[in-house]
Amino acid sequence: MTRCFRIINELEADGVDFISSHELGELLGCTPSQVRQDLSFFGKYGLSGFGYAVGLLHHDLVHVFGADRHFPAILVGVGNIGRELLENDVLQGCGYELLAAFDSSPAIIGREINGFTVRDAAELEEFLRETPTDAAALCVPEEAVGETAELLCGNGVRAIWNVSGGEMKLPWGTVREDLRLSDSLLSLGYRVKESLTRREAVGE
Amino acid sequence: MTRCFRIINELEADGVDFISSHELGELLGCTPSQVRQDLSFFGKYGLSGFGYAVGLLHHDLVHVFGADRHFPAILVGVGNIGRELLENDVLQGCGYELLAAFDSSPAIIGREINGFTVRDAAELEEFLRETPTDAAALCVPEEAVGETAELLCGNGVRAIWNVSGGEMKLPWGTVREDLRLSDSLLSLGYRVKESLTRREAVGE
DNA sequence: TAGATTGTTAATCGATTAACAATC
DNA sequence: TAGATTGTTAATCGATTAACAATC
Repeated sequence: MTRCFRIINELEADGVDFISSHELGELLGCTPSQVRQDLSFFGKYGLSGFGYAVGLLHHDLVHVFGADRHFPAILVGVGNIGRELLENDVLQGCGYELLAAFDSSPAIIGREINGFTVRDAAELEEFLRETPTDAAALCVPEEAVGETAELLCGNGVRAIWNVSGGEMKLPWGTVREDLRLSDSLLSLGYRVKESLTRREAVGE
Repeated sequence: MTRCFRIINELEADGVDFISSHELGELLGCTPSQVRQDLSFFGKYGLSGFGYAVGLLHHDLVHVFGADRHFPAILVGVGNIGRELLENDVLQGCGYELLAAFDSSPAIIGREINGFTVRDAAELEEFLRETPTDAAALCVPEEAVGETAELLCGNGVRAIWNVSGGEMKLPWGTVREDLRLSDSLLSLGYRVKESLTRREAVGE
């Protein structure tokens, strides 16, 4: 569904007014049936015989996905990935308000990136006590994920986006999302292998 | 399943010899039944009354996921994400053999990162003609994805890992995997919103 | 009106879970 | 033998697809 949201954004930007479930399905790589089923979950945006009103859909989906919500969030770990998120306002574009960025390396503490001055991770706990923070993007090294996540959850953070690849155990009720580069890569490799053996079977 | 593979790797590294479907399910966040069902797809690794032989499982899963395959691969786009992949041998750790890295920015061409000298993207086509390349990691800016993917597929690349967030249309038969930071973030936001409204409903 | 497309209900498919005999 | 846990078959559940009357 997040994919659908992005496509609708692009269509809106391209000035498309109406799109049929058939065309949308083509763009998304799914059946028209599925598109209609999914969209009907959020409400009625279609005009029989014409398709779906892109503007209306865009307007409402922004709200559905909370892209207009400004969840207070922080970023922990300013390595390559953290820097990418900072430089390109990735959090801000997805409905989060970035309050601060932290790192523990003296080499990066104090550096300014896209308007944010990287703060010392030692100040993290104090910061959380003073500033209500809903979400955190975790981009620390794999081995530091566990304790960092614990610190965050222990101080009121209730949603963690783990981009560091490590494992974390969170208290019940915390919302989590893990993004693992290597899982995605392995999955590609698995399918490449399948497709190669299939070609062999066909006799290429 | 890629997740299962990673857990098994960690258990192997920790020196665990046997693990029951119950314990493994706990680590994976799924039922013992599911663990047994999934593992039986690959073969018989269990010992009734004891659990699964971690070493055996590890040995075979490495092969199943092609982590020992050395697919010839290249990296296109050495921004923050590309640099992360280069510096930490991410491709290499997942069964790919990294042949070269390309970028089009003069600021980065020629720089050496972790033993790789970044090459000019203008040489990409020539490189592909001379060097058989199975897979490519695409870390270019969003707007460059389309044409880069086309160039790659037109020159024999049959698996593309798209980490750039843009949209690409690939020829039939190409294996693809898209990793979108913002999709993952939006999904987190959606669930945070749900959990917040649920709390309100309960009356917190 | 004729044509196209929605919204929704019913049918299909696949994936998850439960159950249990076989095994160590 | 008694206890534990697998491998596999059957039951359940959910998600995808098909179908079609209602609507513009």
